Order: sequence, then structure tokens, then C-alpha cells
Amino acid sequence: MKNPFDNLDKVLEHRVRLQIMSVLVTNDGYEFSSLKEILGVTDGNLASHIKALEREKYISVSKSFVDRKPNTKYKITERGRNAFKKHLDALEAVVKQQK
Amino acid sequence: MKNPFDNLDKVLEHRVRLQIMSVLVTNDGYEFSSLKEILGVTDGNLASHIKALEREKYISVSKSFVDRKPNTKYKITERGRNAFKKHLDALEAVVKQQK
DNA sequence: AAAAAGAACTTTGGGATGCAAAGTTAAGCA
DNA sequence: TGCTTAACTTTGCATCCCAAAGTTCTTTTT
Repeated sequence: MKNPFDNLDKVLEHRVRLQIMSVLVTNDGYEFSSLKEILGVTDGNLASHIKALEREKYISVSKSFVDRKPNTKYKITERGRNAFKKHLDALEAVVKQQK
Repeated sequence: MKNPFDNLDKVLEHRVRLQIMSVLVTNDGYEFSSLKEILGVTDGNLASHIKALEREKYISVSKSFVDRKPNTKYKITERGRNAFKKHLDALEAVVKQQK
């Protein structure tokens, strides 16, 4: 049996990024401002974590204007969904190992 | 209902330290050399992660000589056991949220 | 048309973290 | 007295993280 620790995803080992993915996996298209509110981080900080996820192609971006204001929405990609699932499975295995 | 992400433990968000705790929680008194072998890290790197756990008083150290060689054993503390459990519970809640 | 405002960034600066490799220490052996 | 080994400690460098400040783009106000 494989070591579940080997299946942890480096990028998703950070709380903020894990939480972003966790929101996006069940909400198809989530706004920057809402993410910021939920996570309680500064906008610059959030932008950098989002960028890290974009770099990995775990999420995609679409920009538009809503109510005359810029509105950015993020969606999880198939690749992101798989990575997230794999990471969660690894976490689950780690947890299970201890029970 | 509380946000499980808030219960994640900063110190245990690192793979190596999580794995050390995971070994120690079920093995009472584990050697430096065995840990090094299991984790596949350099000895200096391992020592620094161990130090981080010691700083938090999550583990304790006992040194002796076995077969005329230095032998260092680590044990999880009660505080460490609680922290580990809390962290795992948080992880479990995160996982469960998605299923 | 110029100024102001707001959302979403980007940059900056500084501190913490992570790592491998090299150096150190203590005990025992030759 | 050197040599070896385990277990560190130090060093040097790269990466990461964060808040705060600055920037861009579009729309609104004047």
C-alpha cells in the first residue's frame, strides 16, 4: 500500500489555496470579492494565491462588468478538480490511518 | 457551525511534520535514524523540523547510547497528541464537507 | 472633458521558512 | 592520538508569505 503522504499536493498544502479550491469545487463561478470576504485576507494576498492556482491551471478566470463594476469570476478546471480530489483522498487516507 | 479551516494547525500544515507526528502518535519512542529513513530527508532537514515540533512542545527527546552509539528517541507529548488530533479532526471535516 | 471612485490587481519590502551541504560535537574504537 | 558514526548546528541561498502602497481599467460625477 502506498504512502498517502506522497499523494499530498504541494500547492494545496496551504490553507488559503485549499479553501479557495473547496469553495470553487462546489460553486461554479465564484467572485473575487466574495472569496475575499469568506477568506478574510487582503486583496493583494488573495490575488497572489489565486495566481498560484492559475499557474498550475487549477482554476480559470473570466472578467466582465456587472452593475457597471468590474467582476471577476473563477472556475475550477478539470485538472484542478482532479488535483483537489487526489489531495483530499490523500488527506482522508492520512486521517483514516490514525483511527 | 464553525469553519474547519480555522482549526488547522499552522505547524502541522507541513507534510514532513505531519508525517513525523503520524509516526510518533502510534509508536512510542521512535529513533532519529528510523525517522530519517522513513521520511527520506537529509538529517539536517529532519533535525530542523523536529526542532519546530519541540519548540511547540509537541514532542519530547531522550538521548542515550545504544550499542556504543548515540541514540535519540522522540516521543509525542500530551499537548502534541491533542494538537495532532485537533488537526486531523479539522482535516476530516474538510474532507467530509466535500463528499 | 477632467476628476473621482471602485474592483482587481501588481509591486514592494521585509520577514519567515525550507533545503542541501558543510561544519561541529561527543563517545567509542584502533 | 587520530578516526568513525550519530545527531546535530550553521551557512548560504532560494522561495514563500504578507500587508501596504501603487497601478490599471472602466464607469460615474461634475
